[in-house]
Amino acid sequence: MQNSPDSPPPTLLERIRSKITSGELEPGNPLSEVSLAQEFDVSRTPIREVLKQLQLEGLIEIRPKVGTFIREPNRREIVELFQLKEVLEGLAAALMARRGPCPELDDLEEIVAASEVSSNAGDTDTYASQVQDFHQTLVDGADNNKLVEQYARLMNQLAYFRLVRKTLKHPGRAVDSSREHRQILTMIKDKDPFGAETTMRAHVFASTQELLVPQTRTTLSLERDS
Amino acid sequence: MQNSPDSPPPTLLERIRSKITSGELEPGNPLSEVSLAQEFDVSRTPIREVLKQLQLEGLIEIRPKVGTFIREPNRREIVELFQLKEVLEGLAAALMARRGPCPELDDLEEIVAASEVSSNAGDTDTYASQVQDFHQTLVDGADNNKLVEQYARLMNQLAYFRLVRKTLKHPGRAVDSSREHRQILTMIKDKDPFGAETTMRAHVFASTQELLVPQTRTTLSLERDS
DNA sequence: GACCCTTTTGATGCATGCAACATAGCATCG
DNA sequence: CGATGCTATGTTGCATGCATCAAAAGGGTC
Repeated sequence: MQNSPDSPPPTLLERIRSKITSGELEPGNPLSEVSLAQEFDVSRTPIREVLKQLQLEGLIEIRPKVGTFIREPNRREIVELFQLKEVLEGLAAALMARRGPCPELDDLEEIVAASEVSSNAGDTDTYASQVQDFHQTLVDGADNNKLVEQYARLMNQLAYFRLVRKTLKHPGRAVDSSREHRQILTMIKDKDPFGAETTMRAHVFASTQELLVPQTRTTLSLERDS
Repeated sequence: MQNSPDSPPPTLLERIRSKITSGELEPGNPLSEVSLAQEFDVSRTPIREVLKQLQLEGLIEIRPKVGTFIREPNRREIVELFQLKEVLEGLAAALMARRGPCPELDDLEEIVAASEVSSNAGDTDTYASQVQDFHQTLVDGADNNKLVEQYARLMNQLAYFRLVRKTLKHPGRAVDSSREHRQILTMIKDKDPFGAETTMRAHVFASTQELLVPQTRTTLSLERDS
């Protein structure tokens, strides 16, 4: 959905990154340069460049002279990333409200309408992907490329795919979430940046709570990290 | 000031990056791999890895088979980055207010007190560095490592050094700025996250305006930006 | 004199080989 | 039997050489 206009051949970086973010590789799994080189039929050199960049993105950890491992963010990092997610998406909502009519606004309208159907029908799988679309479209609609980049990096680090599946299992959460989406959309259309930002942040915060609570009892215990 | 506790030998990445962010190299200047390799007495391979990462950070542009060039953000990108700066520093202020007493809070107190002196004395050079300290200390004090990382990347992209020198030339801006710093510090100590965030964002926005307005006509002509 | 084609040059892109090091397994010794 | 040192192996770190390609320089023609 995000590369519908043009799909240039995916970069080696993107291909390897998607192997990680898609969950194809388990966290902690070692990533050998030679095996990756063989798999993608290239030399070790371009593989190394990619791995260095993925380390910079926080997806993997290169232990010198030992090996490369898929990194799993600990609980503290997840909380930190969600704090960032909250303000970034809040900024996106505010910017979009200030911007006024744009193609992404129409897309949002469609997504919200469709997600209301699926959430009421209890189709959580469909709704989950529509949630992704909603947030991504909103960020795109902010018309701020640097925001888009930072947001993409953040979502990659979260390996968001791995988390969302859990968050919507809660009965009633999908319906609440859908209602919040509708509120945000209305405020954007009303050109209310402050309201849109505030509501968006509350929405992200609520979703975060839903996502973090079931894993441990205490919400933000920030236990020992590293 | 940022590596007072421990200064491990700066990595190649940091050394090359600082060559760019320090202004030692002009934007548009070509960066040859071989010349860098000779300068740092290493092979082209590690240089290439560093350049790839700097490209990911947005500092340079690698035109395949042509060369590597220092990238200057155009006006639109600068605006985008400052929008991000606003919400990130706002978040930092809010988190610090929620956090309560911490070493960074004491540091802030000292910085603000010292900067009030220099701003009233009209010592803009000293005040400029204290402004840097204020913002950096605030971000550090938020106790969110991911925020620190994103903020560092953002400031690198802005090549902030190159901009700040201009912003404080405006008569009276330093005094206003100093007063805003004091307000923010008070709200943090009062544990008022919302007030601290709001004031911080207003402060960043005001500084941004000061910085962007005067250079409209001459500095950034916004030539074709590829 | 202007334009186009060819050549040359200089840069990156990648493959490969060797060196350095961390780790695990094993033999040896107390 | 446990601890310790040694060796084997697998990994990354880096240097170097060749292939590839883009852009500029040069020569020829109209």
